[in-house]
Amino acid sequence: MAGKNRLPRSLSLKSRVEIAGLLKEGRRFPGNYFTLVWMPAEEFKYGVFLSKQTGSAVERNRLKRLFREAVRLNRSHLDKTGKLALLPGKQANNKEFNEINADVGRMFERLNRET
RNA sequence: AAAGCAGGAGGAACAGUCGCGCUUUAAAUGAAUAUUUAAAGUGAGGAAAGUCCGAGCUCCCCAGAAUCGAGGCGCCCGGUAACACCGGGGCGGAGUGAUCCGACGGACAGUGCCACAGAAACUAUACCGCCCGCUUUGGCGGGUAAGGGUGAAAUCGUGGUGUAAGAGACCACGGCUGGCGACAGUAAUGCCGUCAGCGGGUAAACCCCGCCUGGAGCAAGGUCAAAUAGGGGAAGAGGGGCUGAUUCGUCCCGUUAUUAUUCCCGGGUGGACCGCUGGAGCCGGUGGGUAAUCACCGGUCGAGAUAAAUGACUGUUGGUCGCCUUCGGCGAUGCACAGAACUCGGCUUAUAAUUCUGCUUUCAAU
RNA sequence: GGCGGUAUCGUCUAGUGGUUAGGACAGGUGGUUCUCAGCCAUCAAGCCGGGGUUCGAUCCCCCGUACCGCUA
Repeated sequence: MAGKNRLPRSLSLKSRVEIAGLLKEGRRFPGNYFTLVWMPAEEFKYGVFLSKQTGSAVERNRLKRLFREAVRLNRSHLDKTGKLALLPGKQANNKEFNEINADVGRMFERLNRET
């Protein structure tokens, strides 16, 4: 169980080229609080991306942490491997963690069904 | 007690579980850089913010001495690595007061500007008025700047002498400016005496005087270096097939300044590493100083990310709000402003509850 | 992260300390027309916010806000 819920930094998307490709080519799934972009790949990789329009630095940091925590907890429910981008919208501001967590869980189940 | 002034503190705490970054150690894998796992340690602020000043550091021009230009600063003394910052003092202004505010050199170096109104806005002048003369009784000429009026600002104020009427024209008292001298003070300055004078304002208008400043910024700058394009230099006669295989043999292609091929130099994209955190550091004590702060002694190490680590959940306590209301209980709310990005010293701006110290005014009581 | 710049009616813009803050487009009203367009007349609407200097600030200075560039 210990190894199941880990989410080290090496799994986060870092390369500018990779990210641009994913956002351009990936399939989009709109959720309640965020948009999910999916592209099948050998290895699981994720990223949370926010623009300055979303809010102040504190709000952006908080959203990023909440979404990363949600990905960490729900990763075991995902059957497939691929690249994953989460684009939170303004409506996600000031939301409770369990609301975001539930939304991410729903989207992962939808991914399992539809791809 | 009420109202207020000044300076602070505070920036929820503890425990547990699951995670993330960094450091160290150990183990496994591996030729190695490393990767993975485990354990331990450690992990946002008083403003980390704005990027407004001052520095360190790096590169560039160059060798910062002077001049010119541009920009900044501007009462005095002290503090500091430095500052536009800080402390103390002076002067001016606001307030009953505690206290607060001040870009606070020069308008006699020169130039410009001062709308409207007003006679006149800066060197000349007179609208009403006052006085004298003349008069055709409508005014005209002259004198005057007291009074009225305009304006943000109008030639020092009051009283008198004087006069046709008046005026610093003269006198007394007072105010202001400048020079000189005495005293107090390191000084700014204050105060007294004396002499000269009393025609503005504006320098956050140009400017003058004194002082300071070379430019850019860690995405600075340096090291390594896949790939790709092209450049320079050197070597250079061979390369491929047939054969189990080397020599050999045979076939095809290329061949002497070239080309194929190889190597080196250079280049520097994706990327990696250094810069990268121990410093004008922090805490305590003693001493000097009104203070800012300095000296000495002792202790201490407290983030280092790079699509960028500090999060989630649970419980207890503390705030805050609401309800029941006697102690108290129940419920709600994760609870101000806000997130390190090379590092310091300041300034400015944003900040919820809560809370401490000193002082002022008014009222009341003793 | 660092370094610069801009802000004027709804939109695009003039405006070097005293302006009724000017113009164009858009908008409203009236007229012309059988009606619309066009034309004519006319109206409304603005200096990003807060301080300071000045008699007086869109303009000069300071602080903030928003937006836009440059830089590997």
